[in-house]
Amino acid sequence: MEIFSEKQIKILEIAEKLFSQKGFDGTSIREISATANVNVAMVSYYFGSKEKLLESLIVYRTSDLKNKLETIPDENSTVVEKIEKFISLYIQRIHDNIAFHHILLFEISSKKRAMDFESFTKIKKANIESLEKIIFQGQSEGIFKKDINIAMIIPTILGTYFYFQMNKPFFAETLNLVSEDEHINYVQFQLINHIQQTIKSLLLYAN
Amino acid sequence: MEIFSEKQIKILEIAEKLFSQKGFDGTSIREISATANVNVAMVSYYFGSKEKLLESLIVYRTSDLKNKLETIPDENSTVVEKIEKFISLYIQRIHDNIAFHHILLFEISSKKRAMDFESFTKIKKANIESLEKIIFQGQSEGIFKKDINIAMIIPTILGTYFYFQMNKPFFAETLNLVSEDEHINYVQFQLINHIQQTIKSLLLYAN
DNA sequence: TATAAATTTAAACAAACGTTTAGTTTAAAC
DNA sequence: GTTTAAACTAAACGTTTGTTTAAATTTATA
Repeated sequence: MEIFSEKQIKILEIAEKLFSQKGFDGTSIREISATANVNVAMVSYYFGSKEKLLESLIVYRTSDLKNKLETIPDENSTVVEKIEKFISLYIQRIHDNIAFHHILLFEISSKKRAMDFESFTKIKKANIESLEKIIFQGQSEGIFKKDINIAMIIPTILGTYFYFQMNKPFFAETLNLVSEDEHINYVQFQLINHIQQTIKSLLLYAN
Repeated sequence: MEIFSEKQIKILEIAEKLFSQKGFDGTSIREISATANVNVAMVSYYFGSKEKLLESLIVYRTSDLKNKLETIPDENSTVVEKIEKFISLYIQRIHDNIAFHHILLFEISSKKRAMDFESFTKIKKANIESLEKIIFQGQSEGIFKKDINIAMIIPTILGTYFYFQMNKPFFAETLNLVSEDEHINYVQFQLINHIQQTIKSLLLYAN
């Protein structure tokens, strides 16, 4: 059963792009409808209101995420490989939905609207547990250090990535990333690798 | 010579708080003026427009930052101590101006307005150079590793901090940080320490 | 004290906002 | 082919927006 029709999805994805670029309050329904080539009234007709459009976007994207969860921990590989895979998968998954996560990050830190992020918090907590499992395994194997602030590892992983993304123009200049492709490549090969190295250094006894 | 009068500073600081909490587009001039107990017309009278108010805020806060720059590198201490001090000072400085930096981060990543961040980019580059100096010294002393992505160290330092800040409600729940004081204490003692440990692990050969 | 300048006010402005309405077109059901 | 519901449109709605105006008040100057 599909929840949203083609036209609704069109509106949702245009809205996502514009909300991400200009913020929720910086984007008007008229701009969304004009870009999506639909009548202004269609947004209210389909979603009820602008705020409910945002809520629908969260529903739309969260149902996406749920399916891809929990694929890492029970594999036949070393803890170090598991950590590496966790990081690359996690970052890649967010990178594929960067516009949505950009909106989310703003809304979570905003006091303008009281949105419901519970479905999203659940996913986040499941991911943290998934990571903790790996770390506990590494610790019990005597490979990982034990005086680690585990709660702050996700902030370091995602924070590094988001800071890079949010300062895109700055790093594009500093690192000479001219095209969008070069930017994507940098994330894929340099940034993910840096984060993996960072977390491994933090966890491993010697390196 | 003071650039801004008392009343102007009152407006600027109220605007900073509201912009940080609700975003620039989510905050109206009427809300700013009401909170600051001044007439709506005063914002236009003093600053010209809402957008120029934001520009004035950048000027106001940037002149603040300039004075506190470059105090770390040429001290009589070890490179490890220098790194530690750099991180704690850098984070603390941003933490003392978190509202402003929150606005800045949003504006930099936004395509709504074309603001001038040159004065701010200069400060950022100076800080990066300051950090690079320390790292180069550590490398030439044979203490620091040489296969490090230096450009991504600032993203890890600031990214970790900002991610923590932007997900304040989440971590308040997870870490049982009930009061504002507990939150500040966590930053001061746990978070800064985690970032120091992370960067030291990344740089040092053994730990 | 008189005059000029700066500050502050309430009211009004046009433009843009989210939303609703009333009517039309399209598609499905019988 | 008629009926009914859904999809869609253009226009209008009342509010809120940033900004301006013109008059009043305060402060500074001579």
